[in-house]
Amino acid sequence: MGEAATAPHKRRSKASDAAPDTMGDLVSQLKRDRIVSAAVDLFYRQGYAGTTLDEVAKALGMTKPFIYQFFWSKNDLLAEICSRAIRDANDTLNRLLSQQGSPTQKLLTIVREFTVSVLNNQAAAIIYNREETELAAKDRQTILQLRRDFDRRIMVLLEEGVASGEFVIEDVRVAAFGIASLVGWAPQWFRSGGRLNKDEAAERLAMLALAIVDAGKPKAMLGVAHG
Amino acid sequence: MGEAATAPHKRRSKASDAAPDTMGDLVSQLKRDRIVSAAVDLFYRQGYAGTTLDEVAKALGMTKPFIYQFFWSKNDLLAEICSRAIRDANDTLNRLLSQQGSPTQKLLTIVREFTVSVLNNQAAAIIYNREETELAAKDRQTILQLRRDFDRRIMVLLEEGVASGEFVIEDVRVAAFGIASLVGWAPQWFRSGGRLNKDEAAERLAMLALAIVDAGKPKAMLGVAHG
DNA sequence: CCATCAATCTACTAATGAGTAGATAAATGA
DNA sequence: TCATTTATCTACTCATTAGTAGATTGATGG
Repeated sequence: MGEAATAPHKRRSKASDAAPDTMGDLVSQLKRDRIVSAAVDLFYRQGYAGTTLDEVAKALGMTKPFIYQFFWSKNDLLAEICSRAIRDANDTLNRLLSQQGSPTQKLLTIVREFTVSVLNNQAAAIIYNREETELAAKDRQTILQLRRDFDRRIMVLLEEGVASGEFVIEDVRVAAFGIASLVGWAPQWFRSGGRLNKDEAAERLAMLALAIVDAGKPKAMLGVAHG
Repeated sequence: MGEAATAPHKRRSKASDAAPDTMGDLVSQLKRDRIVSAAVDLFYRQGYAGTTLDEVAKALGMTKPFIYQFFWSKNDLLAEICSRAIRDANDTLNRLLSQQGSPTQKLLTIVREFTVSVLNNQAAAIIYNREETELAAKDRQTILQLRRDFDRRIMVLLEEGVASGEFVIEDVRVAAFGIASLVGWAPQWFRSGGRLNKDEAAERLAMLALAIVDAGKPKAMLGVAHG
């Protein structure tokens, strides 16, 4: 095996995520993006197995071999879709981790921004959840790891808040899963064009997360209803 | 096309869910159940598209035509799996709706029992979520309806609690989705044989649901940590 | 034992769709 | 205008697998 024998047809341009610096690379990148975008749309609506590469190509006004100029296989295309979404989530997480603030502030920020990130990649997120089993073990591991990281970081944050007295939590582990549920399930109910936009939805979920750690609504402690 | 032309091979026994009254029907039912059970296991691990009927048959020590004696098609088998899980959830919901009690009590019961129901059908629930697109439109509609019912009933319940002053909720709709998230996401993290059993997990989630409607932990209002 | 009927198996078909080889068109440059 | 290279298409192959026809086994009753 070693390195690849027959490249996506024949192409010596940069790999998927390398920054393009020549004109040709830019064009290639654009084409790749459009393929991915069409595939996301179709895989989302019809499922991975239920979509043929001929359909994807047709949606682009092209034919199948066009796709093979950019991807090794149908599976490679799926992996690209999933890993883009994951990369995005990963970036978001890294960015948020470097921030300062109280556990409450951090929790709010994480839930808000992660929800928006998930909703921005709604279709890809749903595709990933569905087609996880289709992915090669390596890709699966990477992604599973990210999810574990997320849960774990939330747990650490919750411990912190409990230690500082900001949070009151009976079962930190389940509370963390609960918060992850809010974010992870959001694509199931959120519809763009609905009552709430993404930021608003994220804000509401952040409030629910606060409730879960028993840190919100200090006024309620006095028995005074608000709203 | 009117009624079916070629029945599952040739068989005049009862349909899937009819109560069996003859010996033969009982045996048929048992065989059906074992096919479904093997299929759930394999579809869960490998996905629907990634599993051949030959594999399912092999898992039973049988061969493919055996399956066709009980199911019209691979798709029919998938529909049976999903609709069993849904029927179960439906029964649970109906049972719970007939109960009496305060909004708080009702909410607790619904979250507890629904979580257990979902966890009992964990594999099937995950299969359904994944393979929704593979199902015929009719089956999809039925199931979507059940999910909407669930959300809606939770919403009604929350309104009730707000009216009675038991709950303090800023956005009832999102609160309902949040509670549905807790239940719907449970299969993603719950592992049998882990720290918690199903009942315990359900209980913890019920507590989180209470927190979301701001009805739990009255002791915390005095600033006294418990546990 | 034999006849009958159902249950199950062996061995096919037919269709689908991923992936590719080689032809063709289009761009680039002299 | 032609030569060369790159991008895309046409038209295949090949593997897989849902679904089936017909043979075979095994049970049941005479």
